[in-house]
Amino acid sequence: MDTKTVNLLPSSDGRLVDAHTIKVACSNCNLRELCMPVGLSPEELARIDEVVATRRKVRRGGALFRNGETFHSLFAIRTGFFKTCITAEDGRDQVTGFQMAGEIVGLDGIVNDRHTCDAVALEDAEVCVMPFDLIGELSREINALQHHVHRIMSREIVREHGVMLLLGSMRAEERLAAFLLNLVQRLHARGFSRSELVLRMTREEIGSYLGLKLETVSRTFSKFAEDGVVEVRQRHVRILDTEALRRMVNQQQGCS
Amino acid sequence: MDTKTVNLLPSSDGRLVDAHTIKVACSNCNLRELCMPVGLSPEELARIDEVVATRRKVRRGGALFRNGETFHSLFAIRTGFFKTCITAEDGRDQVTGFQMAGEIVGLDGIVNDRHTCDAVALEDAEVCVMPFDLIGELSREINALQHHVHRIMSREIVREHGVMLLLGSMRAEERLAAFLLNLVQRLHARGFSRSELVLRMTREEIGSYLGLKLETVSRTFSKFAEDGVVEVRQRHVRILDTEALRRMVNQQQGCS
DNA sequence: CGCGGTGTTGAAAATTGTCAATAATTGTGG
DNA sequence: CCACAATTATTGACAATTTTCAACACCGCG
Repeated sequence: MDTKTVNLLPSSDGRLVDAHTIKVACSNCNLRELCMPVGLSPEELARIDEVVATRRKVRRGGALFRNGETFHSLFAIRTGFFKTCITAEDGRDQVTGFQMAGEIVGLDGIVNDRHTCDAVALEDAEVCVMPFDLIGELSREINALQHHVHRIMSREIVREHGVMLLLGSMRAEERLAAFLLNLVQRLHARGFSRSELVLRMTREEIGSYLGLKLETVSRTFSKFAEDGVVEVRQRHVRILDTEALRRMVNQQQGCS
Repeated sequence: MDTKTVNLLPSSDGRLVDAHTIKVACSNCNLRELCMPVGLSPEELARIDEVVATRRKVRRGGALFRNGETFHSLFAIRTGFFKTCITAEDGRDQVTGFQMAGEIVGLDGIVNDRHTCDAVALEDAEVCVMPFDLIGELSREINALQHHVHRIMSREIVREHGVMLLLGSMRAEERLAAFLLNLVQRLHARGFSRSELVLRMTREEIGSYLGLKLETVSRTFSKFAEDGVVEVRQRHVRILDTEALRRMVNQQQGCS
């Protein structure tokens, strides 16, 4: 995390910022449709540009924030791939999500002004730093922004409901199928293939997210490959039969 | 759900409301510390009283809202006990939470203006109806309210992270121990006993929440009782050894 | 008093986890 | 650029946990 090159400079509002952070503008960002509310006026967009003042780079393996750190900002991912994970007192930990470009991390920190999970980059990444007090100020003036913030948080709640369903009631094959479909769908929304993907995370991290041991994840991949549903070469996955995966997820199990 | 007695009347702002709804005031509500931000001025409190204009009663077994219904309001529980649950396409469903007095339900509906889960009363209940557009308006003017809304949503996200940890990495005994400790802690915060509680939900609902079958829940209760950790008579539970439960939750399993 | 919903318990089956060995891949330092 | 170490992934055999199926008990209520 080349700390030797870090160089603290006063920013426009007097705070010290890492010299690696870069002045940016949402108004011409190609991820705008993912991060921003739609239908903003040029003036509103310009004001939001002021909120998203800086970017920050995170090296693969590095943390954007860690459990216990004080919360200041939400982060919009520009490039790269993150996992968020919580750690119980006894040391076992749980991956609570994987985030990619256009997605927001840091919402967990709002409630107690302290982050309650780690956000770790699974590949070199860059994020837009959005100081939360500025978001608050601005969303008092821009209705669409206020609603957007609410929607982002609500979306995260709904996403987690889906994970609870997965963890609470699906078996290994269904979980992995749901996981792959979700990943490929989000990647496709970002212009990537509908059927091919490169996993940015290890089997162990997938397992942690899905509530399975890494061996079970590996075995399940192998089973999918045997069945001709996917082609797996390490982290490269090609989905050969999307419908089969869909059927697995919606599979009736028993008659409950 | 005695629909025959329902009687639509124009409310102060012209909307039609169920005659069962009652004009209320937060300013003198004894649950205020649970629902409301602290440190409000009398004027601010008065303004909030306008937002929380009505109450609604829900009979045991009745739904406060259902998946698919359009979202208008958040609800603060005044009395009673709810479960929220989502239903997958294939019919299996997952209890995503149990809510009691002072807690807020409906956050899932914000993102798409449509509820994505059911909120069902497990005992006769009464809720305060908080129209979300009014919350938005008012939180633009009252800083503390804006932050409060953000905190409520963030708290829900963090709570769900905890459930993910539970579902993803705990065994049956640990799950049930964590569940009991959580319930009794929340009840105690509301003035109830630290060691005695009455479960408002069936074994099946507990199981759905904890990702276990009802038989496993029942067996685990029996095991706790054998071990002298709790005393169980149907839905009446007395915790005899809180520390033992705590140790179960923090139990190191294996050496991962 | 009986009925439906709820809860308990047993035995067998299914799923997943554990442990261990090995292979493949990636990163690192010479 | 290669070789070695460390990490990651695969696979097998066996163990542990949970589910399934079934029988029965309990409780509240009409």
